[in-house]
Amino acid sequence: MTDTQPDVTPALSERPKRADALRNYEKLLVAAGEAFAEDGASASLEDIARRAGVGIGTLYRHFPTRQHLLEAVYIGEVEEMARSAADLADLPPWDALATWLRQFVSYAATKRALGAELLAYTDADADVFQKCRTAIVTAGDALLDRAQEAGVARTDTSFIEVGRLVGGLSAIRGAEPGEIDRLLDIVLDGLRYRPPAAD
Amino acid sequence: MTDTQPDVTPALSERPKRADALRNYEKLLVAAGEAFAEDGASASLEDIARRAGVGIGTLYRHFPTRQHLLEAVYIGEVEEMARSAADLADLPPWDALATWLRQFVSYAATKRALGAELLAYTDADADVFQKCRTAIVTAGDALLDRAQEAGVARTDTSFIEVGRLVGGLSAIRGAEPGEIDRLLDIVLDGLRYRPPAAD
DNA sequence: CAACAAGTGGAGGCAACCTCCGCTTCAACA
DNA sequence: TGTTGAAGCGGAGGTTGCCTCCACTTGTTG
Repeated sequence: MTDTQPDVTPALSERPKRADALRNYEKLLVAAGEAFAEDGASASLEDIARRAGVGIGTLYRHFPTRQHLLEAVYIGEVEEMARSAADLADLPPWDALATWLRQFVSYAATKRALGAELLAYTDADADVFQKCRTAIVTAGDALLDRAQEAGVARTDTSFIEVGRLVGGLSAIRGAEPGEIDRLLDIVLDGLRYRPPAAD
Repeated sequence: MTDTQPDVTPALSERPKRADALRNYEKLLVAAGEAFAEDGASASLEDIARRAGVGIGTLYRHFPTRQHLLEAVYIGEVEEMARSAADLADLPPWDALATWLRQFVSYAATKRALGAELLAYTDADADVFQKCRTAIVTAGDALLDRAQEAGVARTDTSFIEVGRLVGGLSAIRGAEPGEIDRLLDIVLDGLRYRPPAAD
């Protein structure tokens, strides 16, 4: 990344200031991550508080709504993905894009409950959520742009759209091993540039 | 209604036999259809019973779980789609497939809460649900097979997979008008047969 | 170490889920 | 047509999860 942009995370996550508050915040984040992974996005908040060893009131102090908690967990994932996109800068444009999308799908598939909602909501009202989405889109856009400029990807689409397509894949549950990969192949095939010819 | 096997639905919906029970069953189905369309798949069951003008116990008698109720509502939609597939038999293979997939997406998008889950669950434990899925897959398979045999669709995939891909599209919320169409274009492009060449 | 702001936790109100069971209604058969 | 058993009905109430509120505790700062 550029040096003007110090880090991938400008002000995504706003942590509490007091030491004990921070501690609880982290504990909640970990507990929520586990609970969401296990039980899906509708995991019981009281259970999460219990796992974290804090009172339910503390949970609500840090995360006024379920959305907020989901968002906070997303942020971790998003930072991971954005970092990963930067690492692929060495690969040829198409490979970088394809590789990253593959990572994206398999990664999101693990945390399916979370990944599914991420790119599916356009009308997300939460601001942090928007920023979070923007971060991923920016990272993906860079890869797509590079591929488009290199003439290996079709130019009549944007990463926002591609992201949705791929995000949908990650929502698929109980797929056979390799199935998602093949579906992604289809999408990638549709996305690859093809010279206009008689069809 | 007739005692002979009348239509596309062999034994999909098992209705209650007593007249009053049947009446309530239908009322619940209508109310649930409305409620799910308005509030999504997590609409309150007690509200549905209230809308239908029956007690909550009656709802549970007919539909032991939310899944069951969702399924029963699906069945109506599925029958519609299957019928529609048959009507496209006159069109050229590719057009029939493309048209039907387009219908599928736009139709499912209306009832997004329902459509999203339909093709996403592979590990659906409910048996009726399975059958329901089979009905759609059978209809879609016929269209895809025809296109494959005519040499206009790639042959290394099955409708199960395509259905998932397209089903994912219908889960997208808040898309701009025409956006879903373009995404479907990409999928269709990837699905269309292309002679193997230097790549 | 004092004082106060920041943070904590859980009791309690509310709503949805679901079960259970006494009452009602249908329809089958004499 | 009347009787009767089974099928169906409905809602009270137990359980659980959501969220608010506020009296108490604890970290921080001067």
